[in-house]
Amino acid sequence: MPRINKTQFALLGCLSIRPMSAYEVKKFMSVSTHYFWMEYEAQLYPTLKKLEKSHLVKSHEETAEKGGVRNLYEITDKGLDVLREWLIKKTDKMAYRNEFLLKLFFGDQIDIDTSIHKIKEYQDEATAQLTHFQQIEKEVSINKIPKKRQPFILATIKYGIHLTKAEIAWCAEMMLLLREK
Amino acid sequence: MPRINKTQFALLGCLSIRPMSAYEVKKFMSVSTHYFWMEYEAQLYPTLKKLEKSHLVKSHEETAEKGGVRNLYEITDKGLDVLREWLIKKTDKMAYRNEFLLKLFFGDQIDIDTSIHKIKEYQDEATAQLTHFQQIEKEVSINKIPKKRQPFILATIKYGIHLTKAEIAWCAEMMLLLREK
DNA sequence: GGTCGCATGTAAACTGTTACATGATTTT
DNA sequence: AAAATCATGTAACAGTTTACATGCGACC
Repeated sequence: MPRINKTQFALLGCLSIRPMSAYEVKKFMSVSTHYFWMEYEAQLYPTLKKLEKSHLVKSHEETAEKGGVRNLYEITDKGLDVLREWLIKKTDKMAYRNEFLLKLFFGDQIDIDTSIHKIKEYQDEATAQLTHFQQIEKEVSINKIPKKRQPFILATIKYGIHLTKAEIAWCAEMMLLLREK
Repeated sequence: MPRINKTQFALLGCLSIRPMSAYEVKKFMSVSTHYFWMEYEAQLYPTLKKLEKSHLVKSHEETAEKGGVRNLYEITDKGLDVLREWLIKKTDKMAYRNEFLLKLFFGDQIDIDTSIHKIKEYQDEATAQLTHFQQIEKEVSINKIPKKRQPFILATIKYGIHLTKAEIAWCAEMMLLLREK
């Protein structure tokens, strides 16, 4: 089984919301899907061209707000079909890698206070991120986001909140566990 | 800043526990670090050779239990230094990708009952995984694992337990949220 | 005049992943 | 005799990531 490229689906998904240029997709992702999905420009531009060749998107040039021209991409009916097919299909677990846990796993090689300190740092960062998520949650709940999309946006933010809270609690427990040694 | 290859550190870490062959490292990872770190054989063999060239590990041939010969790799003092340096260094957040969330984010493109059903499936899988983690937790608590390593092994398992419980709770909340629509 | 944001892209290097090849020994 | 396990590896490709090049218009 060959790997399938997910960048194309991420792109089709974004374009299903509204037509965007590559640059706009990048900006959109960096605010909306930043926590769970990011793409590099070096992937976006060629992938959009590939999608256009397969008639899943179409583009036309426009005069940009500033600067010269921009390529506005729009999803086609065929593109929507492909997107929906992917959305329905079962997602198989992606290989999850956590470098922080990998280091902790070999913690017997370093001073225990160093490990405890690293967990404290991790907890502080998680706490900051939680505050950030909760702020976004409030904004989404009162905003001008289309009602149809709102619960799905909220769901992804709530995922971040749940998981980050769990990380904070785990940090607290681990600091106790390592201290009592 | 160029990317640094983490496979080498994962390998050094494993070899800091005991000397192993590439094949053994692979097996060790698939039981011990499976949840948060995996490597492919096609990476392990060449990386071990690279590490040997840099004198971070050394190897000698042995007659294997079954089959012909095997290459047993051992970490050197220099290798331990490099490992510890990495262990102490601050870990910067790795790009986290969650395809399940990405699909959910575009949920307005498909039937809401399909989304709810997918969350239910996700919850069932998480529940099964939680049971699995809890079983391992019990085993680690009573086992013949060196006492020095035990809290670190436990920590990574407890991470899995905390995060998986959070996922299960999130699923329950999301099914309610989407149903009330 | 310099910096910032908009906008499009390429080159190069590296990593991750699948698939395959080979062969010995032990178990069924 | 076949299947499973031990064991080592390579080839080929797809995907990821960094770095760089270019140019316009607006703002300070």
